[in-house]
Amino acid sequence: MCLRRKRSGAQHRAMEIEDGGRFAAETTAKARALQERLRAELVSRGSVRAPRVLAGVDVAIEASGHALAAAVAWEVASGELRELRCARLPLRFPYVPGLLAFREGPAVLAALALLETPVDAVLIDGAGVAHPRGLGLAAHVGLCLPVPCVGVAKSRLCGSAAEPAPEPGAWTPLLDAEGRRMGTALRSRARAGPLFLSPGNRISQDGALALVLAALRGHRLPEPIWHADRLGRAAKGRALDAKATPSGGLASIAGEG
DNA sequence: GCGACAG
DNA sequence: ATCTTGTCGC
Repeated sequence: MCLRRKRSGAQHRAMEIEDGGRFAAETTAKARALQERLRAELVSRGSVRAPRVLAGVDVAIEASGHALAAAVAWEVASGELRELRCARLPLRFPYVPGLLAFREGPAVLAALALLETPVDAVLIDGAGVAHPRGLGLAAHVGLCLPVPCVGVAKSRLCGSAAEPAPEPGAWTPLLDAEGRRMGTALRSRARAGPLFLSPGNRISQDGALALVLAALRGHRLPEPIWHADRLGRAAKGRALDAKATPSGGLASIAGEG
């Protein structure tokens, strides 16, 4: 692969990202209350007609107590990476099921803000609206983005879904206690456990599923997230923007200092 | 009270 | 998520 690198001063950004204090909570009780309030801002409709470039984000946790978020811009037509970025932030919130956004959200936004490539939508490793209060990481982060966002989790946080058929592409609806659809259990790859995807913001259930299907390329995870996951591990514990190791495979690790 | 519980 | 060795399969 071949990557382009540039600038050292002010970072260009392909999209306006405003966290608006949406990730500031001192206690778990306040965090939950904030989620209840923010869920009203969600837009549950929309789709991406012909996605050209998609962003993928994943977060790795470092022993130093930092969150290392990796974001990539991936071109749908060619299946190639256009840009790779990493952001490292100190962790200031513990992992509590249902409150992941307060722990990883800031790092995710920081990494996305470093992308200079315009993207049509964002795929995030985590739950979207398939969450106890309807505001998983991808939905919460999605409130700060100008484009559609989808959450793709490797396991189920809540709700129930029938096991999808063995064939790749098979899916079943992920339902809440009242039988309303929250997301989709998707068999993205043969002999692999299903993915649990759900809309983040600015997209519908159908739109979210279509987007994920369009980003699958043989791996269990959609390609943008698969690459972000790999980049995160490669950069973990290392200086960002460091020169590549010949054997590492990556040309470099681009990110903020 | 007892389980379930993204990353 | 992270801690970790070998191992089965394409």
